[in-house]
Amino acid sequence: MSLIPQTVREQVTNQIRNDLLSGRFPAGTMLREIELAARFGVSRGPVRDAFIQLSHEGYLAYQANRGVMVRHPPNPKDREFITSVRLQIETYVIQRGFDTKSKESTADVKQALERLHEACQSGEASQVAIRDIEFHQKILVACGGEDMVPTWRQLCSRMLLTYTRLGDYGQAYKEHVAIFEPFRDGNLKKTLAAVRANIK
Amino acid sequence: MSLIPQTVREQVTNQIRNDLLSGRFPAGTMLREIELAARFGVSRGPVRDAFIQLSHEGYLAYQANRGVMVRHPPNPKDREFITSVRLQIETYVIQRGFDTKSKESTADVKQALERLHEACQSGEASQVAIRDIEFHQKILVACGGEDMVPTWRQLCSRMLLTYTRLGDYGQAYKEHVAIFEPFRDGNLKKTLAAVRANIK
DNA sequence: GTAATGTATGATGTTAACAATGTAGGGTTC
DNA sequence: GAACCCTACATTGTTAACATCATACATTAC
Repeated sequence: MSLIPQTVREQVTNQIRNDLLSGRFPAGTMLREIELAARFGVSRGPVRDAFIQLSHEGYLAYQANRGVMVRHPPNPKDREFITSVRLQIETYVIQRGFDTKSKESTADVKQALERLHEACQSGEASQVAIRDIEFHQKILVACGGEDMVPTWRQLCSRMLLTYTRLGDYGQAYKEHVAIFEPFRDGNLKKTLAAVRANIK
Repeated sequence: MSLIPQTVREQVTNQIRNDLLSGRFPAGTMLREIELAARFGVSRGPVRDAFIQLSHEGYLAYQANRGVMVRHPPNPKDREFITSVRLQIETYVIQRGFDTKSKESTADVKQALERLHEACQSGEASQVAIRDIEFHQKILVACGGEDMVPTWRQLCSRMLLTYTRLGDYGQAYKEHVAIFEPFRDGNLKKTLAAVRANIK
């Protein structure tokens, strides 16, 4: 029903990613191509592609001829470091492209914010996590930082394996509104401050 | 003939990566699955897998139903930023795991250094680039930083698209010797200083 | 009894045929 | 003549069959 039809590969990738974020596959689980192909009603090809992709996104670890394993979340010290790098990337990209962003891209960010709102109201942790990242990604793209997205996403992905702002979705949403408003109004300083407050 | 046989996918991926670093495929080139499959004498499957992988490594950009394009190297300002992030990751990982590294892993690093030496003597820029990265990766792994390697590699990959220490291979090799010696001898401070001097 | 080896099994790796998609060119309509 | 549509072709997306690899278990030699 989507107006922008996705390839089977993309759908499978998104579904598995969602399952990973939902905790359906605990860390250490071995994922079987056949099993997932059967579940989605597709052949092993797209599932295989998804495994390669998700391995590079940081969710899965590939072992030749042995399959993929769900990676363990980083330890607290690594978490802290990864977070600091992520924040640096966002700060850099926003600073660099803040003045060149277009109206359409601002609309994209607004849409992402609305989706995050819906997710927060639904209370599904995996959806909140996905929409949270989507919002930040839209901002990066709006600031011309597409090139940095894959690297940035990899860092986020690893963190998301332990996404647990449980019950605090109202606060999460507010923090993103606090990013969007100065972003829309062209206030770089406040935008960055709000991003810093959100990523911690 | 290799003792550690690689899968076709790995071989294809390595070959294409090497070609990219050699400048065989200039930025903006569209890569065709059929063409490369024919060249390597394999089917499109592994080539396809390689495309997905190399897209995530930062070399190629995927467009659904349209194929992959060789990405353009980053502009000078982005280069500088990417380099600083790369340096931070290496510094963090080395600091964190310097004392826990094993003798075997030190031997691995030494072997990587020797390979870099050979590459420098051969004068092939793409080989030097590959061995250069391999050396640094071995150090990261030796310090228990496997988890950070994919992210770190992505950053390096983008830089490598403009690897041009042309003619200065002797200096490049020396810089790595300067990293290895204090690394082997357990001098953290000097190791980090040498890394900083090398990554710039 | 233990260790090495052979074998069965279930997984991933690879292939080639088929389906779906996007692009470019020419033709038609206004 | 310009815009639109339609068709043909080239390319990617998907599938299912086949090949290869790794593991576990039984068997055998010692």
